[in-house]
Parts: sequence; C-alpha cells; structure tokens
Amino acid sequence: MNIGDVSRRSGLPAKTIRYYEDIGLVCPQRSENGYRRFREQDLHKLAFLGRARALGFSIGTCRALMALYEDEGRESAQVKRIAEEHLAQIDEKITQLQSMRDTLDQLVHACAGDHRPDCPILKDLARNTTEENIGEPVVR
Amino acid sequence: MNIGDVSRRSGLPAKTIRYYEDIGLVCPQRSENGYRRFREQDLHKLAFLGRARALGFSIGTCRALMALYEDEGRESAQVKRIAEEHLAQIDEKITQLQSMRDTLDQLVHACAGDHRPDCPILKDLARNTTEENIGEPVVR
DNA sequence: ATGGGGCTTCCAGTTAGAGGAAGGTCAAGA
DNA sequence: TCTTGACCTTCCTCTAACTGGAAGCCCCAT
Repeated sequence: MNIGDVSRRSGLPAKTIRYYEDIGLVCPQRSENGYRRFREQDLHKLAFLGRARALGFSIGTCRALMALYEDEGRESAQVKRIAEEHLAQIDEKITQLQSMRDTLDQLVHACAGDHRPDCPILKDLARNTTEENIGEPVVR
Repeated sequence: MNIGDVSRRSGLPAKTIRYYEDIGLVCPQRSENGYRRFREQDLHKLAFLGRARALGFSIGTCRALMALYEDEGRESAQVKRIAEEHLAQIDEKITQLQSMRDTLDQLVHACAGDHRPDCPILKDLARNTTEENIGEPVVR
C-alpha cells in the first residue's frame, strides 16, 4: 500500500501519516522508488491512532496507549487510569466552556443588536476598571 | 505605571502584555530609561482584552471588539453578531467534547481496571477498520 | 513525449503566549 | 560608595499537531 491507500482506508490525511512517521509512531518500509510501503499492520496502527486522537488523547498519550496495546503483559488498570485522567480533563474543559457559554449567552440576550451604539457586551468587557470616563480620552 | 504595575492590576502576565504590544494591541509610551510607561487608558484596554480573552475570543476577534468599543458610530448589532458567532463555536466545541466524554465514559465503565490485560478500551481503539459504523464505539 | 496524478523532501506558518539568557536600571541598606 | 535584589529590556527558542506550498521525481496512459 502506498500512502494514498492508507490515507483513504484510515481516514487520516497523508500529511498526518508522514508526520506520524516523523515522530516515530509508525515505521513503514520503503519501496525501491523511495515510496513508503505500508503493511496491514501499519494501517491497523494508524487506524488505532486515528480513533485515539478522535477521542481527544494527546499524541503522547496515544503513544502510551499503543505501547500498552502491544504489551501482552499490561494490566487493564493502567489503561483505565489513563482514560480516567483524560476523562477528567475533558470534564474540566467542558465546565470551563459551559461557564463561558453562560456568560456569553446572558450578554448576547442583553444586547439589543440594533443600529444604536449602546451595547451591554462591550459595557461588560469594559467594566470594573479604575477608569471612570469610559469613552472619553484621557489626556495628561 | 511600569509593566509590573499593570500586570498586577490587569491580572495579565508581563509577558502577555509585551506580546500584546508586539502585535499592536496596546501602545504604551516609553520612559527615559526605556521602560514601558502605561497610562490608565492602557490599563483599561488591557483589562478589556483580558476579559474578552477569558470569554474565549481569539486575539483577532478581540481586536475587532476593541475597534468597535472605540468606534462611537458602531451599531450594537455588529457586536452582537460577533458574540453570537463565538457562542455558536463554543456550543459546537461543547457538543464535540460531550460526545467524546460520553464515549470515553462508556469505555471506562466497561473496563475492569484490574491486573488482567483484557481491556475494552484498547479493544475499541483497535476495532477493525473494515467494520461498519466506523467512528462509533463498540461498547453499548 | 506529454500530461496528470501520486509520491518525495524541505520550509514556513498556525495560537497565544511561556521560558530563559544576557544585560541595563533603580532604590535601599551596610 | 558599593552592593544587592527587584525590576526592566531585547532576543531567541519552544510549545501541539498538524497544514500548505514549492520544487522535483515516478508511473501510467495516451
């Protein structure tokens, strides 16, 4: 298989596959003409990586997961711990985004969105400074 | 005010403030000794930027918001449109993360997490590419 | 022999700064 | 006066995980 084939079959862009080779995630062989030659096992690995990345695991963590996958003597507890950690990070991120979302949503609802310049969104962003004269240039 | 003062008062790291000057978001004056000299209006601007960034607006969008803030002839509709767009992006991201989270959560619950190598998480990541439902978790 | 894909490598750019080195400045204390 | 430590300066490199593009082979069909 050439890179185009694995790209199609794994769903990963060729660029990404080359990158993964660069950082040592896959080691395809080479044909006489210098083209990368992928075996089924390489494709399998790439698909694994693609799915792990789709779940949001970092490249570093994907590397660890791959290593565990290939380690017959692994304990599922090791994998589970990694997944739980990642899950916690995702939860944290969701919480952050949700908080942003709520604030933003309130502001959007408070804004008339008409032709007038008066805007609660800008007012909120500009709130709470030591400056009183908002909008007036400060010359000193 | 020196950079340390604005840093404390705006909550932004000095590094960030220098970066914001680099990309033209603020233009502090300079003292004789070469130190940046910030006016209240610079601090105000930085605080504005800090809050906009905290709401997840990109630097580019912050620039646009600042411009609108300083434009007396703006229409609140312009601001609202920007905020709504951003809100939609956040919602999309939350949805993505939530989907990841759900899959991951299922997998974590399906994994015994003991000393045995058998692991549904790895099994899911390694499921055959030729299977139907690519992208769907195997666990149910 | 020519044209069009497909493949190669290498370089640069992306976000929004963080980290650190080398060195100038300032105020206080010995 | 000298020194110390905090504060400031610029400049350079690094981050994650790719993506885009340029220049140039390789292969097959016409």
